[in-house]
Amino acid sequence: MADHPDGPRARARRQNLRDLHAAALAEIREHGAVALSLRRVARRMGMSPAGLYRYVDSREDLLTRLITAAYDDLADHLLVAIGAADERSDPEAPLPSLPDVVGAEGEVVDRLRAVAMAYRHWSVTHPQEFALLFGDPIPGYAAPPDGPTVAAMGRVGTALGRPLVEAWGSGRLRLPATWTAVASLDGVADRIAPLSHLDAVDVPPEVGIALLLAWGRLHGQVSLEVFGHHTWLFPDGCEPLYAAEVETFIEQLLPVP
Amino acid sequence: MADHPDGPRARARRQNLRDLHAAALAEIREHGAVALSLRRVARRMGMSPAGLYRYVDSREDLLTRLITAAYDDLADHLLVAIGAADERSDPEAPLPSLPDVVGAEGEVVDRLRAVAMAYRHWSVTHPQEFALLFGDPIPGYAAPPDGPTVAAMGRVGTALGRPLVEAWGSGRLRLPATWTAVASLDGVADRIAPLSHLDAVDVPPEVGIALLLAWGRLHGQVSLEVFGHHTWLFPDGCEPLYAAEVETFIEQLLPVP
DNA sequence: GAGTATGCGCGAACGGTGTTCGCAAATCAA
DNA sequence: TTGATTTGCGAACACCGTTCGCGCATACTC
Repeated sequence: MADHPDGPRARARRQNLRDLHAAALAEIREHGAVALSLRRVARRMGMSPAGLYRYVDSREDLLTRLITAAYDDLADHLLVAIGAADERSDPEAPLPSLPDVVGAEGEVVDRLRAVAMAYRHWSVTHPQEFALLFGDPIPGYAAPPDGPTVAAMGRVGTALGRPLVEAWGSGRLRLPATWTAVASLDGVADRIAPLSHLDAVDVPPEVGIALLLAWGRLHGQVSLEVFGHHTWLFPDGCEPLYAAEVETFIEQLLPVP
Repeated sequence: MADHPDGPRARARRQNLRDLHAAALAEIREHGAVALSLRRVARRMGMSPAGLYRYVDSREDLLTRLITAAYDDLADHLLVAIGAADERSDPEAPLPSLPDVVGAEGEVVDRLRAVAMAYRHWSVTHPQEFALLFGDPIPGYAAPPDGPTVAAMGRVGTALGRPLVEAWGSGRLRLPATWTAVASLDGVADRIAPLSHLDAVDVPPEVGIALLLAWGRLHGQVSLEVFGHHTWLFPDGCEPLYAAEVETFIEQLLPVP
């Protein structure tokens, strides 16, 4: 029989699981996700290695939980930058400190710029978590399509896409002909259906395509920077480079009215 | 004293090192780079684990060699796609089979499209090597700025940038104002100096900026695809999506004459 | 309250890993 | 042929993820 959900037993268990997550996150920030060691996590929280298995099925299971949490954290950052700090997965969590550049409340352009800058900001300030999300997939691990990680990643996509949906709603989104052409390819409209109710708004498939391409543009710059492929050129960070990309990106999608 | 460089001793050593590379590459293709095991490599080539250390300093050293080789292989693919099959790092190696789309010999636009498509083609056909190059960096490992890996990565950059340099040379490269603005920021021109003699041609810093941004655009789409973040949307590959991005990218940089 | 089932934490163990060390055989330079 | 050097290997060490079985504290049933 299961314990009473409010009994001291269940409460201790929840606390231990929180401690485990915190310890594992600290380990990842120190040694990287690929080097996560269950034994070190156990030592850090004063437990025996075997004891962890009362809370976690395996190392892979722990990583899956951390991936989900990281996705949620990233999505929260994006929502805060847009100005939709409510709607976060855990509204009780402390608000992240964002650089002054982001977090605007004016035009759609500002929100688009804000979410783009926030995507880089979270990534460069959480490089190990970024690697956990977007680096090598865990060797033989494939995210179950209906699993928690894809759902959490969906929240990131929704946050990223929100300014795009807003711009489309007000008729200010300019979509290149080549993109709409992709949306009308055989089967693409069907497969992209999950992106059709972005943000609880029905949206044509080419807006979903736009989201994917926009994501890729931001992601490419950030990925090269976080993984150190530009440090020899920009030892102090690639923010100017990234900002330039964001501006041309905005000019292309949102022509000045 | 060192052996005679042509004696049977040195010849056997070279052959063993080649075998080691081949075995390690096969292991990476089967199990992924993060799971590379020296003991498995040793078993595969019928050697004892300790014996490998006569040829390689450590697991990290072996990975560095494989990274360099993979960069070279990618650069070769790009050069072949552009049509500059000479100039490869090992002209004796067999030519890669490229899809019909790439490998054009007409306008600059064709070469730009070809190299862009080839970047994705190599990546999706060599996913584990792509992860080796662009996934999580080896924990605690930082590529020495004058090491072999950055030199090999420079070859990739040169190949990618060649159509851009060519377009700039013929005055057909249109650079957004925001990019040239980045190039004139404090210190950027200095830091980007290594990119100034791209392809043995002296080139203004904004062309180097253009190369970095172009690389990022291509890389983002490819990275999301190869690491499986789009499989739930495009289980058969994201080539149409990528092609659309490449076309808008070309339209932006090379306006029709 | 007594008896029992369940959850929890741990020590020990198994097979795997990267790496080091010392020894023996093979090969080279003289 | 002699002496120096290179090569390969077996054994060992410390670490890893994971499993098993044992006590023990808690929770539920009567």
